[in-house]
This record gives sequence, structure tokens and C-alpha cells, in this order.
Amino acid sequence: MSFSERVIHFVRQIPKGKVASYGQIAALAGSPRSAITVGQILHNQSEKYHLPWQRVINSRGYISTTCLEHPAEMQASLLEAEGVKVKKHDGLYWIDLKNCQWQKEE
DNA sequence: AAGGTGACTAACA
DNA sequence: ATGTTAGCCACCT
Repeated sequence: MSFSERVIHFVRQIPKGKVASYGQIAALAGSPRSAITVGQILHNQSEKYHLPWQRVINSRGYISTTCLEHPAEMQASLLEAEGVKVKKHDGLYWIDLKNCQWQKEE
């Protein structure tokens, strides 16, 4: 099972209404320093694997996509549609991790 | 197959 | 406290 497959596996486990950070997923997938790679995988694989890519954000709770095909505003509305409170501050979207971050149970 | 890259982070200045 | 920098490492070309 490759790293990307594990990433996909865990991203799919993020419950509706919650979010996780790239680092969090990377750690679950067994490579804590590969947060940025998680982003690459989501960028490339989200469509073909039907992933809830919008539930993965950076460690500060900000939406950090720079991808034109999947802009931050799209991600924000997807999250809002799931019940996640997305706030906007100076053109940046952010989520209160204290309330919305996914805590995976062991 | 090798090297560049980035939807990240944590550590500095 | 905020802005910048330098590691990171699996993915894609």
C-alpha cells in the first residue's frame, strides 16, 4: 500500500463537518514530514478518487490552495455546505480548528 | 531515472 | 508578535 493510497484512505475517514490538516494526514499515513506531499496527492488525485479534499487545510486552519481549478472560495463553499463554519478575513478563509478539527480516535 | 516542485511546517530574525 | 527562510519528501515529468 503506497503512501498516496494511505493518504486517500485517511482523507476519506474525515467525517462531514470536520477538517484535518495536511500534517495530520501525513502523520496518520506514516510520514509526518510529508504534509506538502499530501497536498500534491490531493491536487492530483482528488477528482479521480472522489475525495473530500476540501476537508484538508493547513495547520493554522487556513485554506491554502493556490490552485486555479480549485480556488479557495470553492473550497470554502464546499465546507460551508457541509456545516463547517468558514470565516473570511481579508480575503483569506479560515476555520476554527479548536471547534472543527477532526480528532481521530485510535 | 533523476531532478524539480509544492493545496506544508516549524524554526528564526 | 509578525514576516521570511530553509528543510521536507513523495509526486509528476
